[in-house]
Amino acid sequence: MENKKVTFNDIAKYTNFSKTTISRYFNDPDSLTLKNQEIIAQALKDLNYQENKLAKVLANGKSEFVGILLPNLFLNYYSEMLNQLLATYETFGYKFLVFVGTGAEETERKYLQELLAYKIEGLIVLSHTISSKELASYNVPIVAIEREDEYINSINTDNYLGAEQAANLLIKNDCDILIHVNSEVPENIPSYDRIRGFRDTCEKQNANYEMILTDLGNTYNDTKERIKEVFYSIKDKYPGIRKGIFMANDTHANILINLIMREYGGFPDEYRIVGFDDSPIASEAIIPISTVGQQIDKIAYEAMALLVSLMDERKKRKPKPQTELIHEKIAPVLMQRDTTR
Amino acid sequence: MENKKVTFNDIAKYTNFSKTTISRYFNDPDSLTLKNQEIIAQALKDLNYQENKLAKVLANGKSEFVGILLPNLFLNYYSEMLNQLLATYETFGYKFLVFVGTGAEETERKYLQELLAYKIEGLIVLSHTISSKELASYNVPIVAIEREDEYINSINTDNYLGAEQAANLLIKNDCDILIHVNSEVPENIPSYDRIRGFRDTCEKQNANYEMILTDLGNTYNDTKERIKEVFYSIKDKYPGIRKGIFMANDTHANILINLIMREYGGFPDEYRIVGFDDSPIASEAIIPISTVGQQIDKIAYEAMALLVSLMDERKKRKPKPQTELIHEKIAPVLMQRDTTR
DNA sequence: TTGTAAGCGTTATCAC
DNA sequence: GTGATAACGCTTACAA
Repeated sequence: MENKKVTFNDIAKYTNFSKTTISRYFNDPDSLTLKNQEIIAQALKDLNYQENKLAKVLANGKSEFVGILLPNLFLNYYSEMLNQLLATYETFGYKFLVFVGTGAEETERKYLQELLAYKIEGLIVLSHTISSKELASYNVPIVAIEREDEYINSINTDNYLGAEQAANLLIKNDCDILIHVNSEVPENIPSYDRIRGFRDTCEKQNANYEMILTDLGNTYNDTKERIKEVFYSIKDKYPGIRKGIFMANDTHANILINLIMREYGGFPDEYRIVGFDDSPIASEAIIPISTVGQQIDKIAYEAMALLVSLMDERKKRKPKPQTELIHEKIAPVLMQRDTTR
Repeated sequence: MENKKVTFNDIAKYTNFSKTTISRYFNDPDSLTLKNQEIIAQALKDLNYQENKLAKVLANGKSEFVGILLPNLFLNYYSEMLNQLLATYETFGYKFLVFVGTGAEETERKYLQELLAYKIEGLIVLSHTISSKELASYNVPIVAIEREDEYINSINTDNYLGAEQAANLLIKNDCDILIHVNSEVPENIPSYDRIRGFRDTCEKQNANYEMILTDLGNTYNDTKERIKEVFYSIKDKYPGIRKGIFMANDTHANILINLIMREYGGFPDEYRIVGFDDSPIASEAIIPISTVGQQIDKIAYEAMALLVSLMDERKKRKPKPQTELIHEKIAPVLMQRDTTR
């Protein structure tokens, strides 16, 4: 019954105004007399009007859509980032069209086409499948987060600083040997700075250190096995001295701690551990884990703020093309918990 | 330079066809000769055409949008559900417009209006702020997941069966006393069946049991404190006998296990624990947790399948109004790990 | 197999 | 302050 949609036309007839006036009621109400505003407001209720933003978009070209391309959602980092991104709706008003990649390049390109077909005004990419060079070619404002970003803007955690903080904390804990366990991260992605930062700091502080950069597997159980091997090799190699271990993330740190707890029936003074991310597992682990906390809320906000400024520029009559890429870094926050003193 | 958008009109002129023919090329290519298809395909490339689905939607009324309303994303259950929902794009082709609620009714109603303004064809609700009665009044196909669903369709885990499985597993483990720890869940939401199922099973099997239904706090630390109290009261009340404890979810189970490990320096034979959800914490905990696994992938798929059938019905010339609500239940899968034998 | 022309529900431009 | 009228880019009868 109430299924026929009410349009500006219906309202215009009902109120004896023109479509134009109805449109103005929404976009510039003050240009109408107060009385007429009320008349229209009443008509809207009487007819149970439901606005149609798609028609609006077609007419004025502003979709208020932002696309989000994610690699997955089972890593807490991505789901929390999505959460914070979506939360910016309250401040910026942009609606989000979100796709989760499969890792297959063709598939993600298809997603990108869908996004473009829906006239997104901007794009946030966390997925790393499509090169920044190709992304840049689509000629839509883009901000990348924690991925290769040579040809596009980006907001990232200051990974270098984070690694520095971790190394310094371990040094302050009087560790005799500092160890960083990570996979073989490519040099062109932001998190490679965790490796650089750790190494540089150890060198600068003249600390004994070892880098264990090796394949850590792709599934949880796989990773567990790899880390188990790493653990026993460390245990054998450095018996009796204090080992400060900087793990690549909290999940890895948690696995290591479980191994230690089971081996020693407790957490011996001989170990100090720092993770990365401050994901829930860090606080929910049996021994709450010291970690380099990423400020995901801040990253998400800054990414959207930057994107919004780029999108706004495009709406100007004479938009200045972006001349220089922006790569912003957000400082991490060191969380000292029970795996360090 | 390449900024002026190419439309069907441009292609029509370029190829000396009419707009209609171009449209047909996309929607019913076989109605064109092969040769002409090729001509148009070439023109598309030459002009670098970029389709505009918004215009399409305005013309044919099918937005291919589905709205998703979530309460939050920090609970793994919701982010994983979102993940699986988004993954159905590959099978159903619907795009998702997602909003994360704040718990504030007015705010969520505003989100709903946005969704309707973008002409979503259907809605998936996990958020529980707005009553199903109100939701039903918006006259758009809706499927609810794990929330109050009196007036709308829903797909839920078979919570009753899950609780039954948990209770039976504990009984098979020769527990002397069965305990269910949960908060005071309202009776009209699906997860109340975890309480009913547990109690009924204990009664039927003539097992000793106790229900501990109490406020378990809203923050992690709060919950930790509450569960600590519960743990010590259980420990005091049932010394020396085997306690089978069914926790409301894996996070709660993990907290309890950490408390036990710290109290006893290990996991004594005197305890058996079962969680609910099969969230990552269950497998990542120091003792992998036995749990009632929710089949989130299946739930998401079934929810979309149901929604799609409803949306399809609406597109028919003479749509039958839905006469009877559908409430489907998905069987959970018992995961036996190290907190039971 | 292809074309004409009238929509879809807004906004934008120009008058009055 | 308010109104005509032409876009916006596509689909869909109805013709041919």
